[in-house]
Amino acid sequence: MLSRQFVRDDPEAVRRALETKGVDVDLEGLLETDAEWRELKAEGDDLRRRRNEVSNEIGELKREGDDEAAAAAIERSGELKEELAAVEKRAEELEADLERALLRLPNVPHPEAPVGDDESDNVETERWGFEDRRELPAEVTPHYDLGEELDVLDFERGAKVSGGGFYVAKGEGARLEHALVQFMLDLHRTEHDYTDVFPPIPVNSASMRGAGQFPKFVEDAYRVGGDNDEPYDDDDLWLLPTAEVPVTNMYRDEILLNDDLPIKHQAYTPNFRREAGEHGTETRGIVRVHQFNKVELVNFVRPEDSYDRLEGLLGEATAVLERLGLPYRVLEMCTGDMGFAQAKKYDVEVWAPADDMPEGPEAGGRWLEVSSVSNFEDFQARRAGIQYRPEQHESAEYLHTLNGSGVAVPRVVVAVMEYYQNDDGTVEVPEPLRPYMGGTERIEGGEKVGESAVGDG
RNA sequence: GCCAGGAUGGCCGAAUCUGGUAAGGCGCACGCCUGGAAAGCGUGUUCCCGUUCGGGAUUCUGGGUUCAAAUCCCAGUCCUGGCGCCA
Repeated sequence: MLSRQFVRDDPEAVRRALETKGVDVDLEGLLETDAEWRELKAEGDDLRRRRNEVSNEIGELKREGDDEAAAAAIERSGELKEELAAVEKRAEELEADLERALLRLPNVPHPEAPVGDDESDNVETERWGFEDRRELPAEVTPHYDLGEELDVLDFERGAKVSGGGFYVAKGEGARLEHALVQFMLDLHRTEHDYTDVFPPIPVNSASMRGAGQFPKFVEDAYRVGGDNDEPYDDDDLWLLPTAEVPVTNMYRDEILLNDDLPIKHQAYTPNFRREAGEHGTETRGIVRVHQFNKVELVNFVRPEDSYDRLEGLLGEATAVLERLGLPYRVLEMCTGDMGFAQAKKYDVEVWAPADDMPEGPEAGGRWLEVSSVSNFEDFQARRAGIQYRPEQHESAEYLHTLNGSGVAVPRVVVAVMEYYQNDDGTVEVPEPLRPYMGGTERIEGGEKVGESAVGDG
């Protein structure tokens, strides 16, 4: 959320943000409402001052025993009370309107962020790991086919148990997921100075709003009880779409000490997304599913440090891929593609060599987004009321929040299964993951069970 | 889930029974004092609106009673203790 002060003082900046981010909000209406509210506020304050005066007078008169004068004063006070009620009722309505409108204003992009409409205007800033890449089989089998052949990914049973868009990882597939999670957590803890957090998976509406998910993205969330179309209260529960939501909200409505900062938390959780309207060949397999594991990095920093930290966070995300030896690229998001709450954002995309896509690299295959690294500046902090006190005698200020995936697990599984694929259809386990898989060096698959396996060539 | 107690500024803590300007202490900043410091003294230390200055709001949240609510009533949230249940 932007501050009222900021919107009032610099409507031009807000207008630019609306334009470059492609958001349609009635800014003029908001400014008018604010102006009207301020008038009413002054009027109400004045009435209240007069009422307070009368009230004090009554106290004095009563003490002096002048009941007659007191009765007269009580009557005057009653009149003021009625007037005041009318003015303040209107002011309250306006303030609620104002608050609602403010929640719909997007964050203002960083001045250096590339301006553009959609993903085609994003700017590639880095590409890693293509020069000395591994030799691949002549024909790389896509992970969804290989996963079924090896019986490490089971889509049919995932759909049976939970529905389309869910999968079951089995045997070495399941172990690979666990290994990746543990490997990432260890890396960030020991080398990037992160403190682990294991948060609740259901989060309340207030947390969803604090992280900037609501009210805009209600239809993407899984609601615990009730229908998404029904009205919701602050304490209604939703399955988290990213650990960013509970972790950012841990310090909601708190004032942190200057010495506490920076705070670096990492959290592994499953993530739940409805992915309404996302279908097609690009989503076969485990590239886009309703539940996936992710290690999320969340930072709380002093405002002056946030842009240095953004670069640091990007390095912490890409470190995962570099350790695993997986080629990737980094994109700087343009204004139209960076999202509602972000001021600046990078995407990290890993190379999955199997399915040739028009937008993929020259080497073939496609890019898969595994991390999105963002600086929210004070946008989330203001929504969620997270402040810090620079000096003990000074008033509290909103701090800056950042986060980045560190990283999303299933898409790394895709990259591993395709990039580390051998000619014989087995998969090489990247060196750093072996200790987490009991020394397993290669994924050779398991025996399928059940009658459906009997007739399977 | 039931019963009891509790929530007051950055922190601690009085006022609550008996409605009438929210004590005091700590921390921190600035000033005075000092050769310099400590101590001492003074001022400041939440948010909002309007220019200094002023005004308004603010005792967990939301309602109610009252001319007037930290104080009385109702509902809720969280914390503590006891009982019950339970992976």
